[in-house]
Amino acid sequence: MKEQLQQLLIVSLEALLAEGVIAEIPTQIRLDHTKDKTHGDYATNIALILAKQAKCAPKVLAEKIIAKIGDSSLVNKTEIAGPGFINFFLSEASNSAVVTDILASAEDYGLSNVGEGKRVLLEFVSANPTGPLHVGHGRSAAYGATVANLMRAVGFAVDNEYYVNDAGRQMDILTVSIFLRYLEVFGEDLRFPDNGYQGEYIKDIAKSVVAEHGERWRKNADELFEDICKDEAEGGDKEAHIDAIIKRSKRLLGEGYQAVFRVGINSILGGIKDDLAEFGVDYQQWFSEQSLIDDGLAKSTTETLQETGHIYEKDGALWFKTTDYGDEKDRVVVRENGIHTYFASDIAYHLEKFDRGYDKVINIWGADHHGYIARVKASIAALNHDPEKLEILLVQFANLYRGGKKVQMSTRSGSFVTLEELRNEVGNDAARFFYVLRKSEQHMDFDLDLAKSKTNENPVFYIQYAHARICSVFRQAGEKGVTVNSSDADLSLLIEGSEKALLKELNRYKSVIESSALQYEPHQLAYYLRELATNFHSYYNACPFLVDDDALTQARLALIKACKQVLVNGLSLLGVGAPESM
RNA sequence: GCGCCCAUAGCUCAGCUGGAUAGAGCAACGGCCUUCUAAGCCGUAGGUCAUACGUUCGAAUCGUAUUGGGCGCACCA
Repeated sequence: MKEQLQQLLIVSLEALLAEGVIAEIPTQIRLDHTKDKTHGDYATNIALILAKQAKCAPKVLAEKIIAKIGDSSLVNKTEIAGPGFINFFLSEASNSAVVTDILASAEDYGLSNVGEGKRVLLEFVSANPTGPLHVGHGRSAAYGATVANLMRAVGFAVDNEYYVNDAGRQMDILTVSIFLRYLEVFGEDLRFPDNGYQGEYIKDIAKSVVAEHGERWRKNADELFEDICKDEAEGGDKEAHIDAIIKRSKRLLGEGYQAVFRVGINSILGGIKDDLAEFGVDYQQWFSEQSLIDDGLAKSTTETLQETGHIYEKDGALWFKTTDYGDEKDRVVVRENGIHTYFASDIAYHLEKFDRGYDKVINIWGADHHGYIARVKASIAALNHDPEKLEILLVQFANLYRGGKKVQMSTRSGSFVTLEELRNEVGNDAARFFYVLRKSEQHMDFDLDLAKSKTNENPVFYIQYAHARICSVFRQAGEKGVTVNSSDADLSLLIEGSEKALLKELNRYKSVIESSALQYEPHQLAYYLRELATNFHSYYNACPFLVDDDALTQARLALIKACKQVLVNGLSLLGVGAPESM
């Protein structure tokens, strides 16, 4: 519809161009759905834009444009309004045609190919496998999964990927934390390090180690802690303390160290995978950081940077000169102790991503990582790739509110609300919807009470209720013996104000999908669905659907059937269910 | 101190990349169920778009400054 109108405009502008009235035709002609129905169905500001170069008043130019458009079966009426907007009033037939389109395409309605099959790598969540996902990760998960759905809907070939940080010191700390809890199971008396992972889940994993390996790796705590330097709370250095325990544990355990680590990583990563799967968040790839080291890619990437002169040595460490590419300061890639930093493997990871031949690489990060963008882009440029191909989307934190009060959370003490707890408390549908209801770069307050409420005003249920109501109408129709025959419905009978409003809303769906997808803004779709539901509920209250006049009944049923289809399609992109009864 | 993000109704937020009288949802107030689910609908009230300049036909939107909040500035990840 919009495309056809745009075409009419272009033809008109080309004629004016030939006459020399205007100098050129803009590449983009804005044609908007109007907010106010007195402004017609679509409006364009083209005359305002071109007025200056045409050297005439916007209103005069608008008249010339309209004159060249002439008659079309699409348009009932055009008018010039305000400073020079051109408003289009569509004919009834062109407005109701959307119902036929929707019913014909069914679950495929809204799909398009603006993405032209371009391959996109979308990396999101990628939380360290040191514990369960918490509510902050939940927002990234819901956002990423929805962006992926939207991009697929408009024709991109998207791969979802989770980068697993299964290498490095954090993994050692995890292993040792489990090992110490394991020893405690056997009654070993020890002091748990300040810097260890304090959460209860570590104790559960320790029990799994017992279940799997029995007493095989039991060691004497006194032997383990003998001559170990003091921990922070005892006046020492917590980092040195836990490093010493790591070293000692490796020596005492030998191959057992790997065994404990395996149980830990499998348990935690398995938990994360289950959690995300239950949340409706699917991944095509789980990319292991350790694999970059095992394949030698981390090392060879650093060597490449060294050969090309991007790396220098200072204070015994290797520094990457990221300032050459606009970073604030240079960054260490290999530490004085010979161990590479997280950044080093991240460079290799991004190089590997580019080598896989994607047209677009997108990372979704927590907003606290924004300072990291410059150095990653620098490394891409230094390795002769185009940093513009990497897009980084930032997701702000979510604060939880319960009973009007902020829920305090701290990762350190292990007192955080997990994603699983949130899902169990409010349900997957409400969680998915609430997470994407806010623009991702906005801080968001997640009201647990509102998300849970099934009796109060809750946007998720409001939309689902619209769907359930439609389903109920069709059940009633069946009971009354009405044979639904939507393909033959006479849509010209839809002339009530609430019907026109609903038709207009349905006409918006395609552009909402496209806009949400291209701008990575799922909230646009969430808002749209609520507005669509509002239009339906108004219609429901204004007009009975099952009336004595069969032709009118068929027309109205066709309309709400189309509405139901769009609700289902939209909710499904958000990962939210559409229950048939509530 | 430097950098990034943010500031819109009492609360939570939209505002389609500069357009028409700034919109929703909660909360408040007043109506609507013998009729397809009242988890709904209709109406009323609520605003100096943080502040001040600037850019132009036109600014919540763009620029500069100020104020107030969040985050980041490791040989951690």
